[in-house]
Amino acid sequence: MITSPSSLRRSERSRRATLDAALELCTEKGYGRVTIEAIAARAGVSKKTIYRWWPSKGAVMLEAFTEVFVGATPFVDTGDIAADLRTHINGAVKMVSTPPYGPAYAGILSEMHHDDDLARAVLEQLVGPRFEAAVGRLRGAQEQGQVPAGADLPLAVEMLYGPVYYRHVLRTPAQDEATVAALVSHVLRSLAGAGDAAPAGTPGEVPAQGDAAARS
Amino acid sequence: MITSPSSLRRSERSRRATLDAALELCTEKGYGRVTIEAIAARAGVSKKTIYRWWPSKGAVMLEAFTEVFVGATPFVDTGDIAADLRTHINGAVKMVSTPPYGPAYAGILSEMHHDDDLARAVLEQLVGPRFEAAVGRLRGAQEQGQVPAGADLPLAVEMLYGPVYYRHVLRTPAQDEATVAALVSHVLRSLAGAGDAAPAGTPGEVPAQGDAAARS
Amino acid sequence: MITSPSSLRRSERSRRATLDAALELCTEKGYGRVTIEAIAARAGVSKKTIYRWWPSKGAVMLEAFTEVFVGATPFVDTGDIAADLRTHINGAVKMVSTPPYGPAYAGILSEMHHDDDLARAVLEQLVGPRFEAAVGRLRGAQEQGQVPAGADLPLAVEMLYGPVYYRHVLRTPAQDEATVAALVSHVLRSLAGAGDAAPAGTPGEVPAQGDAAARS
Amino acid sequence: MITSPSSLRRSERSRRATLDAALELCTEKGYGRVTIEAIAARAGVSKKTIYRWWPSKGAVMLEAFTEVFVGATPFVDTGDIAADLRTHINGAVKMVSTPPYGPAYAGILSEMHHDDDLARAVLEQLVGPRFEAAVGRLRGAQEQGQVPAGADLPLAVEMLYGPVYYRHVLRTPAQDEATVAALVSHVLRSLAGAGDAAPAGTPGEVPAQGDAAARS
DNA sequence: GCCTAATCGAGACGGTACGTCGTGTCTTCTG
DNA sequence: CAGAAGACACGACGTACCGTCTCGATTAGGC
Repeated sequence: MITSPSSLRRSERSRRATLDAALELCTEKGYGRVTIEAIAARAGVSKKTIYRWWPSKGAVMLEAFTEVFVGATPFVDTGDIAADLRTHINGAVKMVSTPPYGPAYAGILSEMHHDDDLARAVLEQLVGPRFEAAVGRLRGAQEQGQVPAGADLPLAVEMLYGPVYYRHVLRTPAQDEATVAALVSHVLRSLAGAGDAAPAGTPGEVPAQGDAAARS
Repeated sequence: MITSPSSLRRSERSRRATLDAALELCTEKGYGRVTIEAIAARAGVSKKTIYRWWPSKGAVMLEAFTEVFVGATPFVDTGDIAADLRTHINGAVKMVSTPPYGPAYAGILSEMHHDDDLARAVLEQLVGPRFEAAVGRLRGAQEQGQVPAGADLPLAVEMLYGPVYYRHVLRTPAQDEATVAALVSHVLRSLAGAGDAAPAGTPGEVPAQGDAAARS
Repeated sequence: MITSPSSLRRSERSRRATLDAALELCTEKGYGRVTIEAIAARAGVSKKTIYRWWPSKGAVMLEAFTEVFVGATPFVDTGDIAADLRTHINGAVKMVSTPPYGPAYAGILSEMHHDDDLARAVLEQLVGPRFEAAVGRLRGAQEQGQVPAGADLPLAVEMLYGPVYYRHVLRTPAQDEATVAALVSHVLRSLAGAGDAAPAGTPGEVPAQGDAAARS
Repeated sequence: MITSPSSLRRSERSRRATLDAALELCTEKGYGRVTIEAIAARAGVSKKTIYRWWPSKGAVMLEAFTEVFVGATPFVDTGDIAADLRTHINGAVKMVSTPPYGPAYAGILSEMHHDDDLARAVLEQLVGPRFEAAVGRLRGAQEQGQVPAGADLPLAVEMLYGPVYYRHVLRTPAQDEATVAALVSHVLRSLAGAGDAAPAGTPGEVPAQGDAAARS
């Protein structure tokens, strides 16, 4: 992941033990009480080894989290955009409300605020690709006529993910499936007369790169 | 705020100096590098005094943040629901993208994940009241016929706030006014045929208290 | 004792409660864990009141200790110098090996090293008078012919008290009665040919005021 | 000394800097104002390192003191027991009346009263060996006929050291050489008819191990 | 199948901050 | 108006991790 010196001689055993120990400790004591010291002790690995391959605790956690997350929230195309969005959002919600992954992601989000490298890694490796994938799925639906032509797709994706993050960071109970269904249908409905607010032709850009350009 | 022993003998001078020092240090060094030690030194206050009145750094920050925040995001009723929502959300966005308040809130959200008391305090003192206020304003609009009768108001509020939190926690650039306008109009439009997903009569409950009850 | 502002309005109740609490705490937790805070709490007395009447913890302890000590080691004259010395030293040994008085005195000796006022008080109120009394008793014996004329009486007193202090400060078991008896008889015997080392006429001075003057 | 985990990887540089800083600070500010915090700062050593190798401030001081003390009070055998005892006692007196060693030892004696580990260390490492050495030297003199056969040697050593400790703990001026000479000659003379109080054959036991056994 | 260099475990090190405790001063309220 | 109650600034405590740094002892490739 963010590991700098890629080496053939690296011990896979140490890598695994470190990632496993990190998640175990996260389950047992909560993200805040996980320390590099504790991970090293639990994994039977030297602190130096951890620092050699990861720049911070957050980076260890991100690698451990990503390994699992990518498989847990697949993007399928069954032809029914509403169903596919529900499936995807439900996957994300479930992931984020299951220990140790929920607390782990919460911790990662925490550390992004004072760790620029971690922030970049999260956006590039985790959030960016999935955001684009979601926009891509919506564009496919657009081509099939399930979504109006001029719809602001990035905004739609933010309206879908937004409430999930909202509840997660505020430690409010995660959405149940009915709520996710309501959310998806509201978002799709909101795109109906989208031509008014966002004239046709706005691209499905990642919002991080600026909004003004995407609108008039 | 979360101050435990409310006392008449408390020194207002110490309280002010502490809160001011906390925000100053947050501006100068970033939330992560603010310590109780540093706040005490800067404020000319003893650590013991800080610990006497606040349980943690997060609690100090929350009090300092809340003091300013409540004044910065007023809820007015001009009769135009779209305009009022834009005003409110713009206020929140601006607050959250202005140092030291943005970093301070990010830090508070961080600490909520491993500090149950702080989490409770944030919800009770900050998020809860404003969420209810937003729902209340929407209900007013509902009575004036600007919003359909059966609309799921709490869901609407989450769709408004969600994207703001999404960008904030992911350190993505905050919304500009055009984006906020688009967001508000999408959300209002999504409520149009709301009768489908959320049958009439659902109350404007805070989602933290459960979704299932609010839906069939 | 070292109490500065002598006042008629002083509360005897507070004085008693303070001294009693000090000795109680000394028994229960040991001198080192006795604090002004704890004394105040135990005695139901305000810290300010303690600081008003005593300059330090050691001063409180000294007053409490002295109250008891003076009555416990009387100086009698039965006509038999050896028996009287044994009685006196045995009294001191017993006092110093009985809680809370032994630990209390040890603590007082400790604090003398960094508290000049306390050191002065101990010498003037406790040690000086008893040292002089011991020299006086020996001088009486000298006049009765039980001790040689030219004997160095202050030195003899130091040789008597010295081993008691030695064991006390080193926390070695206190002397039993047989050892005290041996000590006394050795010291008296050592005075026999005293004229050799210390020519006649050496006065019974407190050694604190200098040795050279007392010898040629 | 009392250093717990003996390690080959220990930094001698840190050890030296710590001991030196401790004595320097003792000279400059007095034992009572020396803190682990200050020693660490002065020595350029972390507090953790100090706590790793010594259990307390007293232990640091004891090691620093002992290093110097053993060299400063050698036990020689010139064949003249009186001269040798004078040499030894004079060395101890001088050591104990010279900053920073006098105050350091006073402080150590202080802390022995509430620190059992330190008390044990002082007896085992400092007092015990030197006490035995003194008894040994006297036994040598006994074999040469300079001291009577049945003399109570441990008692004699206590009568020698006792007055030194007495003056030291009471902060009374230390003995000058004439007084030491008088003391030595008195003690030797007191052993003359020793057969009375301590019948022949009593061994030269360290008094800490019990008195009654050494006498009838 | 050696050899040699990277990698490993272990853990000492200089630091920074933690949260607690005691000090001695002070202010406020009560009997 | 002395005294209890206790807030206050200060400073040290002993602990926990940080990230860096030696140390031998494996443990692979490349020869």
